[in-house]
Amino acid sequence: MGKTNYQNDLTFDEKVMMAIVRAAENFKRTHSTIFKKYGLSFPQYNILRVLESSDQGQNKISSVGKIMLVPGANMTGLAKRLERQAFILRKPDPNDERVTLLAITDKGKTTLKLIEEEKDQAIDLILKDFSEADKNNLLGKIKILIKATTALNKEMSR
Amino acid sequence: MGKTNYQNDLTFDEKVMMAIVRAAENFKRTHSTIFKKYGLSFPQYNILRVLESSDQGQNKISSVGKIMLVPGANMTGLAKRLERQAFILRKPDPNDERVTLLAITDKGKTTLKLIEEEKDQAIDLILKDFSEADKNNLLGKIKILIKATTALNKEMSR
DNA sequence: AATAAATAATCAATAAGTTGACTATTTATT
DNA sequence: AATAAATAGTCAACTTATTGATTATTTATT
Repeated sequence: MGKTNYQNDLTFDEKVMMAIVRAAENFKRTHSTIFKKYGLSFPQYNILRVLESSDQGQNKISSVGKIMLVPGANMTGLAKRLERQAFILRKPDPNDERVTLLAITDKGKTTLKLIEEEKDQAIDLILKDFSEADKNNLLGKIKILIKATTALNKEMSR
Repeated sequence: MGKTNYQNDLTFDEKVMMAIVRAAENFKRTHSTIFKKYGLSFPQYNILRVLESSDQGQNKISSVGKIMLVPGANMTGLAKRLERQAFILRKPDPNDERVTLLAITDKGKTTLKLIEEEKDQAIDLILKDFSEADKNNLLGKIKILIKATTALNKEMSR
């Protein structure tokens, strides 16, 4: 135990929220470590997952951003880096010249398959002490938090 | 409901973890919006909180990084920007010439006070549907996740 | 005392996230 | 048809995050 000369004086409610933040960041770190071995970052991996599950393996850059809650200006660079490594293709939408479509490549699909097992094992380890009921209960609580924070964020941006 | 042509096919366990990530990111956004009005980002605010709770309102840059799980290389820039805005001071440790001490200024303390109420109100709103028992239960579960992910991250970095 | 190892911090390079400004289309309104 | 408004994407500037290399100092080992 290193002496840090630090006295935690968060309120209890603050502790709950900060614990969630810490758990999320730890989890992202866990997954990032796995993804990095295959040349992908956490958000890059998630873009591939969205495209894989999209109709014909492709989707509008703005739709992907909406699903992932990533602002458009950020999507531009993410998509460019993914294309540079040939995980995706970028192509214009013939029906709407404003649109850029992103399409997952074979390399992208193969990489997702390679990652799958290791990623699922990590999640298993993380949740090994939770019963199905525990997880259902936890997910329910978290969903309430997502709803509340989403509403609050929308309100504050007005 | 915008049609996204996207079919969610996460496993249930993955859904639990991704929900936690989303809740955390929403919460960080909520707080960032508040902090920004006072010239602070989310990590900058947290550095001030750590210093405020530290002995004599000061601490080693590396200790603050350890508490916040921020790598040292990142702390350097964060501290410099906080100093530029006069929220903290940087000074050498006379006992160990390797060390840089960070100390919260009066401006820093005052700013924390100004933020406090608004921040607590936001947390109240977010957790308003949770009883004390709910929160205790949730915190307990999250702590298990923190423990599991911390252990896994340590193991993977070897 | 000299050397090796650990610790503290910084810098450089790259990726990611945010905001605001800007261009080019498409859709809605007059 | 002309104009206004909404949508899609990019760019620029700045902050944050991560990794690896480097320097300086302190502590441990021989």
